[in-house]
Amino acid sequence: MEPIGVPLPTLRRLPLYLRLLEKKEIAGEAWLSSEAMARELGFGAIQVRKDLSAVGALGIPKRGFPVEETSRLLGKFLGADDCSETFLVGTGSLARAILSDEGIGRRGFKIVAVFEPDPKAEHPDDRHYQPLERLPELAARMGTRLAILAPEPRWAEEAVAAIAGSRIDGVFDLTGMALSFPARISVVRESFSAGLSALAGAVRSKRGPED
Amino acid sequence: MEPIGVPLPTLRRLPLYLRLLEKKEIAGEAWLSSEAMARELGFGAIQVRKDLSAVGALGIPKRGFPVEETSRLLGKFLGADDCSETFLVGTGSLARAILSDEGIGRRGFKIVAVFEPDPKAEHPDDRHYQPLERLPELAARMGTRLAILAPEPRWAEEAVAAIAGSRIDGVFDLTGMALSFPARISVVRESFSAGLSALAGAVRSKRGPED
DNA sequence: AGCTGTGAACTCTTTCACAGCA
DNA sequence: TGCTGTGAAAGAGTTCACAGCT
Repeated sequence: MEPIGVPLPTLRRLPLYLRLLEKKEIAGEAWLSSEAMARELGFGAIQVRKDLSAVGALGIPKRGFPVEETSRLLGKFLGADDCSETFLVGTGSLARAILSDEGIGRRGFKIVAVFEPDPKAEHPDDRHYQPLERLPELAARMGTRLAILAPEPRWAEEAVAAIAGSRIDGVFDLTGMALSFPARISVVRESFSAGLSALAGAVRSKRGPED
Repeated sequence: MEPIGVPLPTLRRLPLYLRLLEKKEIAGEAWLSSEAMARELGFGAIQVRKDLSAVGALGIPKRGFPVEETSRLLGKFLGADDCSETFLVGTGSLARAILSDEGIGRRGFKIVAVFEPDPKAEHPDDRHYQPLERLPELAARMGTRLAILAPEPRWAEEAVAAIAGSRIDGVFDLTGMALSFPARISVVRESFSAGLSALAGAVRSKRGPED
């Protein structure tokens, strides 16, 4: 029931339930059992029920979870909150991939400004980039608290400095670098190479210690 | 000492230690204490020691960890194994961001083939794309076991089918969609929107339940 | 003194077992 | 009978406390 105290691992799984529910909604299905979800996503049915109950989703015995209602509930939980406006730092290929990602908007997040740390960079397309040094000022004026960090590696430190000196208190760090943030800021780090390393490790241990 | 049985959370942190050690190596520093690493990365010193000891890194009291040696050890652990050749499925902006990511190569992974699921797609640049249906055959011939999934959303299901019918046994799924893989395959999922949701949750709980 | 290495305590997450509703 | 909801057990991962090396 409480949106507060949802375990972080659960939080990372919730978007997947939502995606699945949306798919079933489009397919016109009205009910979906935790077991069916578990089968499709590849984890346990009890875990699905625990995760859903953590956000207050309620199922009905013998039928399962109401697709439409649960989908709306999850969507509201994941998207609509005061954290949804975010900055993007960087204009390289990673940043462009983020800008063209459909999922971000669908989850209620909105990229409200893009910052280019390199003052000499060209601005080829029509999008308006902000210089990095305006970040603190704009964060204060717009009330923005989240930032996605995806600059060219050589500008990473400067980007961190700009963020550290602003009211931003949550950073999604996609650089894969070893950057130091003030303790005040929550950081979620993700990177292609780290993900691949984790995958290689998972494959190794799944095949079993021998082999 | 044992590369086997390294906890998954540890596995996800290891690339960061490596990055930090490489940075210090370039800066010419010979020793680095767990406390210094902890401060820079924003987590506890004991955790750093446990993580490093999980891969057999050895520190020396009063001095810390030998930067060069530890860096080499970690690099070897994270990169050099039989899983390092991977396929990439997709040619959109996300796929291009992956291809231009420097970290992947530095960690010992190599993208050995790129697959385009859409038979009607154009192949504008000089890179050679494979049609999706050749994936199983090429996987068998090249001995490839890992695949990165980053196709346009509407081709995701077909991509999964092609992978399921191949010898691939590890998938790094970047679609953010609710896809079903056979149990044989290890899956690591990551997506911009899921990461942002997790971040928003982390910020919320850090600020405390009240507020 | 300064910093590592590690068994033990603790906390968080997952899984189990079973009670209960439709 | 089929599937949910949940307290309790089990399993992971993290943190503590302290022994030990230099």
